[in-house]
Amino acid sequence: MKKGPLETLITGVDTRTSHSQVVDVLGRAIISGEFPVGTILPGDQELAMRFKVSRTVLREAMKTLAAKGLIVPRARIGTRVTARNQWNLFDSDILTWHFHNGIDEDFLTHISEVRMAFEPHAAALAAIHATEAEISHMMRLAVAMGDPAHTPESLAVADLRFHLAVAEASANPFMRSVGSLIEAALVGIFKLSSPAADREGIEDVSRNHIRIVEQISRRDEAGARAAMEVVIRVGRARVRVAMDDAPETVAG
Amino acid sequence: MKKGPLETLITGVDTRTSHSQVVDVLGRAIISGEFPVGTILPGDQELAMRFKVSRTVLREAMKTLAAKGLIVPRARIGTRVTARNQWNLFDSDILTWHFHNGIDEDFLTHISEVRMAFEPHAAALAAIHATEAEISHMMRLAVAMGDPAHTPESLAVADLRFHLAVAEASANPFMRSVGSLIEAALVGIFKLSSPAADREGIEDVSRNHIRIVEQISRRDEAGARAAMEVVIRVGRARVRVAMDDAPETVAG
DNA sequence: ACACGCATATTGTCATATGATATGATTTTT
DNA sequence: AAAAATCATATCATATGACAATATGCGTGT
Repeated sequence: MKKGPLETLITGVDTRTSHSQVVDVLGRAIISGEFPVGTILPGDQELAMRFKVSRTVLREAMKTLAAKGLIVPRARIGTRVTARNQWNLFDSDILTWHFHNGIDEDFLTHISEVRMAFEPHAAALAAIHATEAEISHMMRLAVAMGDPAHTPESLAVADLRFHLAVAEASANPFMRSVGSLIEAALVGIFKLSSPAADREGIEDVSRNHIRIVEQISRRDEAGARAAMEVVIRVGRARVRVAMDDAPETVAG
Repeated sequence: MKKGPLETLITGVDTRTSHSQVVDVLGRAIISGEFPVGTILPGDQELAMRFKVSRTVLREAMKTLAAKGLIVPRARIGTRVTARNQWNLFDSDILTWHFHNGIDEDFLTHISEVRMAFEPHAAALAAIHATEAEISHMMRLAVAMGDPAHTPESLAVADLRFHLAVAEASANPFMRSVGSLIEAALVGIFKLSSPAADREGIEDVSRNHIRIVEQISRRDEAGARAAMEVVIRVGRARVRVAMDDAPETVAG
């Protein structure tokens, strides 16, 4: 599978080094349940042999996965796959690996719920804290989303940029950390169906985003919150429709 | 500084292995700005010498930090400290390291904002999805918070357990991932001032939490959301008061 | 001035050996 | 016979030394 720019942007995985390759394969295997939760995975030596890398590289890969909360090593016992609720779901690698198994409607719904909790709040904070420069920047991004020449991919990128700008303008560093989540949601939605399919869709999306900036510019917290809620609701609705049309999972 | 049970529970740091010690020291050094953002840190060999560990251990520690987004290694260039907005702030280690520098009011405020965005939503979801067993469990935890024998520390633990239970009952795995954030907030508040100081405070806290469970039990989404908002607001207010009383930062 | 290539420094990878630790079987003690 | 202590063993943890890959920047030649 060839990687497009968006996917490269989103995964950001350096596939050059053998370290990151091992991390990638192992991570996906764990997320997919190939190594089920609670089980002990094979010992260092066997895995090193299986991946055709040295034990050093294998162990560094394990440390990477352990840092993300996927596994816990214990001497003499082995390395155990931890319970799902200990995984750091806000880690962008973990999110990416989730989508490599295929798009799961439940998962997208959960992400939408989180966005619904987060982003309206971020918009409200932006209405308080955004500088004039940030506001005009956001406005430019929102307007740029209306370019009828957008491909589905370029639109997804523009969409992402806008939401990250809002998070930035909220002046709360945690909001910005949710960026990886937004990316995951957008790439998920993008793969299912894009509003760039028809010109009307593009105009709609752009208009809705511009409204957010307008409310922020008016320093209207409640208005900004409401405008952001609309945008997320629309995205979620598009997921629902797409899943109903094509209920079979789409390969990642 | 001797570690109490709460701190041990929260940090969860295994200080036994030299690997985790290096991770800990290096992580704190980066967070505190001892190695400023954008700078290159010393090479493998020098750091290995400085920490008196082998290059193997040092490199595994680096991979751990890299997995959390703190650093990015590049061949021939060195290992660079990444921009703050690339750090995964939802990682419990990173949160812990933040507090080791001393309690920063801004930081606690930001966390409160995130909780305000998240937990009311989680409570609303719990009102939809919680099983009867989960509801009675939450109720037991809320009632247990009213025990007048609570020390500040045991109260903080009980508080934490309750909020995690709500997150669990929301049936959204992302909500549960915010647990580390809640922990950080509670330990921060706990260090500043505890409602366990007076019996009236304990009763208040317990009553407010019981109200959340009541709303969830009635399947009242809006009510659950509102009740949770009250609890978080109270916690935030306590931080504000404590900071005003003792504006100097408290050593972590 | 420009392009090319090489020296160099740093991370990346490898192979092997030894230490630490927890499990389960075995032996000793009561 | 039961309980406690001991030992063998498997696994992760750490150490060491070497080589490979890579990117920078200088220097050389055109």
